[in-house]
Amino acid sequence: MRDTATFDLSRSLLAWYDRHARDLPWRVSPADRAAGVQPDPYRVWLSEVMLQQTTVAAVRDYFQRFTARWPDVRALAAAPDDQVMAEWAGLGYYARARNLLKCARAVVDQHDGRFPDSHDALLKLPGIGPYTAAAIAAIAFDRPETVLDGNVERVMARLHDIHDPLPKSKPLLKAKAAALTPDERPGDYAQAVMDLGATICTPKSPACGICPLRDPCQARAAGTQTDLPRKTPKAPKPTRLGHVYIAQRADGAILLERRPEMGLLGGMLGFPGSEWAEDAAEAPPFPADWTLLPAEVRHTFTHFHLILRVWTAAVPADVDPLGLVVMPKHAFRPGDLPTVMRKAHDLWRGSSASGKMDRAGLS
DNA sequence: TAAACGTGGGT
DNA sequence: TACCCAAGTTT
Repeated sequence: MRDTATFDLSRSLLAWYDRHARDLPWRVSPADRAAGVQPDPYRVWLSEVMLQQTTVAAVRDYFQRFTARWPDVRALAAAPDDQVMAEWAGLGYYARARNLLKCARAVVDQHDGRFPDSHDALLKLPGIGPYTAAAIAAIAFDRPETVLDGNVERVMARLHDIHDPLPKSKPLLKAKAAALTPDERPGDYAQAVMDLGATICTPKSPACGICPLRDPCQARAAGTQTDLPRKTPKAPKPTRLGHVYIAQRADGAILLERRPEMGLLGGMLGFPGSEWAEDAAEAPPFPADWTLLPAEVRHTFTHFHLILRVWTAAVPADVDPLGLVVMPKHAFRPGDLPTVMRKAHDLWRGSSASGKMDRAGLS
């Protein structure tokens, strides 16, 4: 049962959101929503998947390119896999792109091209977990679902001065968040809590002085806000070594490899090479006059550091090794590669920003 | 349950 | 530099 204080708190947050909601490409403003504008579930879904563990700044351009190229779920469902993977290149967590296509096709094939409007039905779709199901149900369909992302966890931990570490405290934080979720304007409310966490109740130096929840905030009263939420420490990252092999044919074509669906960079194009291990052996994909570049690529993934040694070779125009993709010179765009592979390419070509240059159409 | 899964920006 | 963090999901 929502008491008066709870009601006031939700209302304060909504009032703050009405004044300070950020203007985001996928968002229907509170004013437009009040005027009856309904969000497009396709755009809500696409933005939420892109925003999983990814910043708004990184997502903006990708969202614009995706929606320009594939304006609705049917268009996306009909897109070739390699084009979608190439468009996702650089955004990371590539399982999201693979699941994005599976989900689009499931919506077309099983739901007549319309996203389901319930949390439970959304949860059954590929790439949609508890958070995203709640976010789509709330934001796109104005259902009173409770979103629990990193922002909401932080806001709730501080509001209630909860010191139990994540992820163990997640159920408690979810219960606290659910107790505040209003029946009115749940879509705006969900975005309001997340906006508060993203812009006011930030991890390092929260702007408590201008926070709409500063009075009821228990962590602020206790002075513990910057210590919360507590998290269980992470394991240190090991360093691994790898070799990649960049071959260019006399006709200009580059020899690439489509990585297997499962695992790191799954489904993405890359240069062929060795395993990435503590002491990986050289593994040229075919015999050639391989030359080792004098510098190395350093890259950090979620759970390990990588040092990549880059070998190059010029080969005859008729070389076409089994299992490799012959990418014609004019069709090859470094920006279609995952970032670690783009770094290897840039090291070879002596460039430093080919991905962004290509994507922005500046090169 | 815990590990795998990317990348870029902030501090 | 090194670590933290970001609108998490899958296995």
